[in-house]
Amino acid sequence: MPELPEVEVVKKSLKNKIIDLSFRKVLINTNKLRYTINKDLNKIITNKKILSIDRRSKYILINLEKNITILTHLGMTGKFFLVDKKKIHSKTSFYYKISNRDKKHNHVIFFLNNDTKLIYNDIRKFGFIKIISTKDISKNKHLETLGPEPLSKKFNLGYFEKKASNKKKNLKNILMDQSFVAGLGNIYVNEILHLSSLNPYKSIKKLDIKDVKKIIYFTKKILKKSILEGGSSIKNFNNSDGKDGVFQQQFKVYGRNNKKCTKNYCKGIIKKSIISNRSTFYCIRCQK
DNA sequence: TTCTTTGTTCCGGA
DNA sequence: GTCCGGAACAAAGA
Repeated sequence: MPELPEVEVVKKSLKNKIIDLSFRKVLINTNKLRYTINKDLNKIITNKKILSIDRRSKYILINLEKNITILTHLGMTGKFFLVDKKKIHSKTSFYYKISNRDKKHNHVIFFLNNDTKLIYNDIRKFGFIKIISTKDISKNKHLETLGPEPLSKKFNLGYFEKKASNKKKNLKNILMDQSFVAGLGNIYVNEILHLSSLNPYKSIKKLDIKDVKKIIYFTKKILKKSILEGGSSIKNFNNSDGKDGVFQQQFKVYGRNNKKCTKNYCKGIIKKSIISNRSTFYCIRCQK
């Protein structure tokens, strides 16, 4: 599923391809996503130019002329495909196949004014597309409660101590808390705690400064690394037209139930448990 | 049939 | 009153 690095890569890819273009029309095949799509979407964005594209947490914001912003979230299985009509030469061509992949889940098709179309495909329909007013972004209910971006300077030792030290939560839950730090999903929280050699059940109150420094360091490190790898995997794919933004990652702990710990010096076993309804993987030996 | 996934909301207990 | 964790919900596929 798309995690923060994938969303960042999708944002960058869209930025390179669709800025300064305008929408010619929008076709809604299915309006029942996480939220019902505004039935006037076509009317609202047709002939509007795309000015800029931002990411906040795992949300993508496409800012248009006239104070219009498309706020979108990919949920679990959302993807954007950018399909260039000029490159589809035959039904056996790569671009044709891409544009017809999982076609029944192509819920929204945005036609752009350069003969390309941006397809929103979402198997599980947990994502959404909303229209909001650009000037009200900071007041939006999805965005206003979010904590700092994990890659920003605001997410630092001082912030962690100030915001978390009086809480009773365990480590896993505080890192999953979107109002504490925005955009870390289940997979990355598992990976960060493994890299930090810290147990997901450990109470925040029992952390020392060294632990907190490790968490912050590894959070930034793994996100940056994944963004770079995602960027290069798209590059190696030789186009961003068909790339769905979800790239195969090498996870060190997530999904490795009953397998050996991936750290060279550790011969522990990775165990799976459930914390707040989310699958949690950790090494019973090195994560203390 | 059951399990999985995310973000959000609701609820009961501390 | 507030904080916390667990349950439920949406959809579809394995």
